[in-house]
Amino acid sequence: MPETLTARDDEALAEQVYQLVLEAIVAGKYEQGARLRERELSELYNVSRIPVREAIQRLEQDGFVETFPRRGAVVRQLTLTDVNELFDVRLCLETFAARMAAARVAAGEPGGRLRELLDDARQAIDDGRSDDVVRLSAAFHAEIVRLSGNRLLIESVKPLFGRMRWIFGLAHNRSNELQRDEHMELCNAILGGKADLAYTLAYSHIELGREPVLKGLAQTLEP
Amino acid sequence: MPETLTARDDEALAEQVYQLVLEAIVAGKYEQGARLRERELSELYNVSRIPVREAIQRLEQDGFVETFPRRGAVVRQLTLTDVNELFDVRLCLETFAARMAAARVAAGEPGGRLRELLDDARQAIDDGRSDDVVRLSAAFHAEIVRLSGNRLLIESVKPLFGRMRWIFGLAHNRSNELQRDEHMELCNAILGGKADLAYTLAYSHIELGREPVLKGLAQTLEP
DNA sequence: AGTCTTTTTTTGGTATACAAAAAGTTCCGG
DNA sequence: CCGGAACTTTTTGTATACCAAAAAAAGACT
Repeated sequence: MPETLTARDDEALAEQVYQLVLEAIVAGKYEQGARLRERELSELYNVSRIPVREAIQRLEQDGFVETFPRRGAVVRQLTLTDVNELFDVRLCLETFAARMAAARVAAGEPGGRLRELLDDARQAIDDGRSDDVVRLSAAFHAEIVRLSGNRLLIESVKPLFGRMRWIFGLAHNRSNELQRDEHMELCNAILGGKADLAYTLAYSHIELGREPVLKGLAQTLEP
Repeated sequence: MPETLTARDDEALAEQVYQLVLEAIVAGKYEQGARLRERELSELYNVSRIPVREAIQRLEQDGFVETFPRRGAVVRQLTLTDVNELFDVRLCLETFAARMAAARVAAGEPGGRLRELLDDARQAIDDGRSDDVVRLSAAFHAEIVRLSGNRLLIESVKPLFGRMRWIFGLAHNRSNELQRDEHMELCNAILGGKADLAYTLAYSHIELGREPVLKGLAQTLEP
């Protein structure tokens, strides 16, 4: 479908290929252990093999594909273990981010786009734009990490967010309303500079998301 | 010095180049913002530019170099902020790993090479093999993460360990004896299946390492 | 000296080629 | 009919040569 031949734009070709393949994977167009052949992709997107190789390398590091020496890359298949691992690591990093973000706000740092994202989400929910709701929810979480001010943390979390998008694409989530309420509380804690509260709220918010996603994925996987 | 021309061994060339350049960076042979030119490296190691590019890409993702579009890669310079960020993220992930490792041991999982690494460290300290001491200390921390059983966590921590090696190379650490004592206690907690104790011990052990490293790096950086 | 212009380097990318390892296929014998 | 052995085709990993365009460096000119 997106047999776009990419010309020289403003971004590196490898980046564009990465985005396109990622989009295809997240959209479920490569299901199960499909092979990603370099020549295939380079012909599909009208680029040479080099950008394709770099894109695949990045896809591997971000956990979307698995490569085997001399056998190339295959699309990973998400397991329940993957989801559990992801939620565990998120619990580590995002709760810390929330605490740090609150502490920094308490120390006078600006609160970023947190409130704004929440307002946008309100609109998106009311308008029924469910894609935007998902996107804004992810952006909210990302913004908290950004507000932590820890660049290494931001780096470390980036691949997790990629995986989250994938997972949430496959396994649907619980009520947008409920989630937004939790986001709202968390936002208030952070902007109020209440570090411990922010930590606790982030923890329960993330943990509450685990079961529904596991159930959703189990359904998508089993039958 | 390592003007080795790499032939086809068992590992991919890109991997070898990555290791060689990383080694050079960690050893301080590229200090400050030195540029890494593709052609330069490909001639130095007698490989084509392709493996060099992939190696540089990985070096960037692991935080050793920074690349700018159309200007290539330069070796990053470590700042005190980098060190603080690293310790913060380590506190997140490694304490969690310690807790999980202990919980898994309590649930009957094997204790891995933890004790063995500790014994080796004892020997290395007694023999005054300080390089080995550092290596074994890193291996101990890595083993704990491995014992957590969370593959995503293992993946997420990998780049941190790379940075740690770099930092510990520049800024020397506190007494090996003290550190080994702490490792011993932590090891006992994990192998004893005491999750909360393992968490606490891991926390204080990591935190105790922060100040000395900061001081050491400040000295290396200032004059 | 300080800016404008020209040259040189260097990156990002293309195309093509090739050895070697997988994967696939055919053929063969039990 | 089925399991392997031998052959063929793909595909990866790498090399080489080349190009456009952006940076960096070097001149040139007030």
